[in-house]
Amino acid sequence: MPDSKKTFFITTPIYYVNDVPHVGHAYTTIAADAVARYKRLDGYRVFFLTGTDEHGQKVHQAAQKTGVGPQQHVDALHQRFKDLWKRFGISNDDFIRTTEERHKAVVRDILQRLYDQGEIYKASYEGWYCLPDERFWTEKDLVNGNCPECGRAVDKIQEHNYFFKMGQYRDWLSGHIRQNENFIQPASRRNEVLGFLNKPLEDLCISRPRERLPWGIPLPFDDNYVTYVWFDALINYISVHGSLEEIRRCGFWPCDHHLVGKDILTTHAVYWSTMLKATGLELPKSIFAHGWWTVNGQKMSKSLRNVVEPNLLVDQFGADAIRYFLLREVPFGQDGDFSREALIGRINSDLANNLGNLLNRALNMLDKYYAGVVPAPNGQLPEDARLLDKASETARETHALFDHLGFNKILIEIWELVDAANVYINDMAPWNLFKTEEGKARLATVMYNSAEAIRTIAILIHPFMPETAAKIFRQLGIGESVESHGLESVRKWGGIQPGTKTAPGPQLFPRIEEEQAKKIMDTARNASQAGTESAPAAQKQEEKLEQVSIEDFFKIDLRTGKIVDAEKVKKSKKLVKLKVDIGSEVRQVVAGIAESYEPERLVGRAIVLVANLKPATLMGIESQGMVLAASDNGKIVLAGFDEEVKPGVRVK
RNA sequence: GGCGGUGUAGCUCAGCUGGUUAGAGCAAACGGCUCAUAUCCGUUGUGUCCGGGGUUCAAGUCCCUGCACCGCCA
Repeated sequence: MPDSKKTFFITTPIYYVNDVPHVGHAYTTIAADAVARYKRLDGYRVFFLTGTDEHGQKVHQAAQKTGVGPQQHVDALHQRFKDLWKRFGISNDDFIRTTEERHKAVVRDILQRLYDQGEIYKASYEGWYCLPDERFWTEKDLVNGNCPECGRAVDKIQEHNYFFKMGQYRDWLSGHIRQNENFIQPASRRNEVLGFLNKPLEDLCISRPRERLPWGIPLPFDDNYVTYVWFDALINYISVHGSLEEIRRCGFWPCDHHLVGKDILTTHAVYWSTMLKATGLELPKSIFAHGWWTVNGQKMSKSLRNVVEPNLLVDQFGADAIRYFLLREVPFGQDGDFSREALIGRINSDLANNLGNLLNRALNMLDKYYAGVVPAPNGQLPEDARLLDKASETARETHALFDHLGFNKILIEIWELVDAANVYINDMAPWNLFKTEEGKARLATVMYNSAEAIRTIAILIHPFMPETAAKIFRQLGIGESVESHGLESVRKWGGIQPGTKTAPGPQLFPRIEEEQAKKIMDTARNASQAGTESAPAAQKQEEKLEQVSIEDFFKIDLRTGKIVDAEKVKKSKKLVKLKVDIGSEVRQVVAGIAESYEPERLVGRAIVLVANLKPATLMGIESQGMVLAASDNGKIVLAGFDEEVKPGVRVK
């Protein structure tokens, strides 16, 4: 049972609002989510934090270009991350933004304290300044003596700035890393940081003159400067808990895991550690630097037009398949290659063939032999014990692996249990047992064990595929949530109650056949072309329409609906024929969304229907309404709801 | 240039402190079952373990060296 004393704190980096969310952001966040969910299953009080980094030069410039204030700009942009996390089923407990007052207050407090303690001093700094770019460069940055970014001439200017006495902590930090095996992970990165600390460590410039960069947190002791973004941003990990006193009391510091990309390891391992040391706070227990994703073997970049857009991935494959793939394909900490081919391979073999089919065959036999009611087991044979042992072994071994964030190994372990369940059914051959009287006595045990194995698997995969785990519970007919069963219930056999009435549903993961795979690739290619050609899409002018009165608006009858059937319209690239349940009736609707949605994915989905639109005939098929969706550069995203709503409800 | 890492079946990779016939998944071939989504189960490989040298009774596993690729720093 939950022990309220056990606490667990895990973070992702706060993402820079000016970046478009890509698969790399999703990777870190999904990994953190998996750990958070697992710890909750295990009875921990969990605090899972993500957020956005909203200060700095680029934000300021981007805001200027769009002609809005920086605050307005980040208010709009941070939402992209929030929305994406919702789509991926991310269970973060808070979302921090560096422009929030609660954050700025702690940054100011820390700066003032360090200043008072003499940890911060003012010094002059000489460097090369590119006026048009408004950027400072060091001597070594320059290319042929010119700005490395624009190639124009630079001026040597002297500037006064504030510095944090980071250098003095070098030996201490190096010692701390040496003494704490798990502080920097994986080991290869740990060595790199130690190597970095072998050389002299310089003090850290933590300010920017306001005249050069007005968008930041003003230094509390000198209003002419704002805080350097990294010094500002890192503090999010504690400012979320409140004042320094509250941070010490809250039970969530020190942090258990900071997950970061390998590109920002030094800032975390060195800047953040010394900042905490100077502030008098404990260091995090672990900073884990994970690897990067290439795409079809190439580095992901805007110019190559191969940036993987996570929203499109969710449209095409569903959140759980992506979550599974990212954490299964590659050991956390190593680089991996993303390709839709590999993803489809995983979906078809691991998810569809092994897991999906396991549920399917078991439910089918329960239906056939027991009218869908889980029978009571009687007795246990050695071959049953083998399955039971495998289940408890899986629970035990995956538990140990979570401490080291060995996601791919955990999933391999769980899939050994999936295989074991398939082998069990195969060897026990219920279809033969059903034929004889003595066989039938045995059949009950076999079917019970099969159902229980699947229940166990559902709980174990919940951290990785929460939606799928819930679906399995629902289809097994278990009324309670996966979370309420918890990890405790997989440590002993027998969590599913005899008498449970199953509720078979659609396939968990339909196989993606070749023809369909081809379409998925084409759509992805088109989307990435379109996406980059109009790179500043976010700033594109919205077409303005005339104002309408509320009466005009109410003339439109918008209704919630549920898609009960979907098939592609032959000879059409864009059209899908839908059957939409709107409560009172089922409408046939033709929608132009086929390029962004596979028909199989649409069934069961909640939508908004314009219910009183005059019927029209498209490609010879009558369409009785219109489905609401956003269309952005050819990418279509259906409107939906935060929570489940029954069909036929008026939307306004 | 300095430090570190990697190189094992067609592909992706496991192989801890050296020990007998070098493994897994995917792909391929064959066989079995029929509850299931042409699914599931079983069987099958010709691998110069990057090249060369060395230590050892014994090396994919340790040492030296060469080559290729990668990371961090400069």
